[in-house]
Amino acid sequence: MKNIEEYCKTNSLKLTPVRRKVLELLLEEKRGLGAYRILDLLREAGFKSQPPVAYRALDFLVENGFAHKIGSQNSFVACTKPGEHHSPVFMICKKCDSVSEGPSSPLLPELSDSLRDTGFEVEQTIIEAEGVCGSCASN
Amino acid sequence: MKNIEEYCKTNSLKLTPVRRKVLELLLEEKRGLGAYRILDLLREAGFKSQPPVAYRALDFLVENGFAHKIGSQNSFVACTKPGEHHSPVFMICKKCDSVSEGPSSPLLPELSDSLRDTGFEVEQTIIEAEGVCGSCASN
DNA sequence: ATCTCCTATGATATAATATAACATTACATG
DNA sequence: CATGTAATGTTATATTATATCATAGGAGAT
Repeated sequence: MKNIEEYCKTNSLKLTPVRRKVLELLLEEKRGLGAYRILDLLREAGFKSQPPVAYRALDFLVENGFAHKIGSQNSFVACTKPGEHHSPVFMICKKCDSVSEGPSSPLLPELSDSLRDTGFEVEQTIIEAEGVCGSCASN
Repeated sequence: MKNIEEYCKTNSLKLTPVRRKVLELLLEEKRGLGAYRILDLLREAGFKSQPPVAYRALDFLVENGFAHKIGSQNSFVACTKPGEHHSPVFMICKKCDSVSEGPSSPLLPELSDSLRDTGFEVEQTIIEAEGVCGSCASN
């Protein structure tokens, strides 16, 4: 969080109260959070927010690399590498729904190369791996 | 399409008229189609369908590997390798919205291995690569 | 053949996700 | 303090998806 404040200051991004709160909510939760769940939590925290508020905050966080959207479940997670535009790899546990961001694969450049051979110029990739997390596997 | 009929016969899957039509619609379109677009097209084709019809047909197609869902755009595309459960790689053009399924990467096993080192057992991966397709790049 | 069961479809309603559009506020900068 | 831009407030509505219950249709058993 400190890092993020720094980063915002450096890049003159405004980490307003709602944005900050949404990010905190995402950081506290290891599953992905849906926009309306976030909205509820904002309200519990005293914000009198309507849907666009949540979506705007999420847009800000995603655009600036503080969060990611998980397409397969329409949910959002905090980013473990804030401020760097990167190509994330998500591990989504189908037992407990936890979403964790894996080590951004060193194989991605090769993947981009092989797709380029088909004529497609890759700008960003998102990998969603579905499976069972360590904690669930051992229980 | 012939392949698919064969495959259904062999595996006693019922390629009913709606399911068949939805698959044909997906095959004809190189962009992803949303469920409600599909619904419109079904209606144009004379089906008197309600939303659940489209979703059921899509569920059938996805479950049996005849189609994929593109999480990042809530849309559906026909599968180029029907009947095989595999880990697709999609190339999504941000200019023309075309979605094509790339060569399922030979790097995937290595990715799974590296994730397994973190304790996560991968069952399936979906890669969505965003960029510019060959045809748009040359125009 | 007809009964039975299972699968698929029909139909209505509603839930969940997301954005359009316009009004208001806040705040940095000249 | 005037002014412009970015952020938030607010209402309405669009888009995507599913729950639920009713009806039909076809494969296999008797």
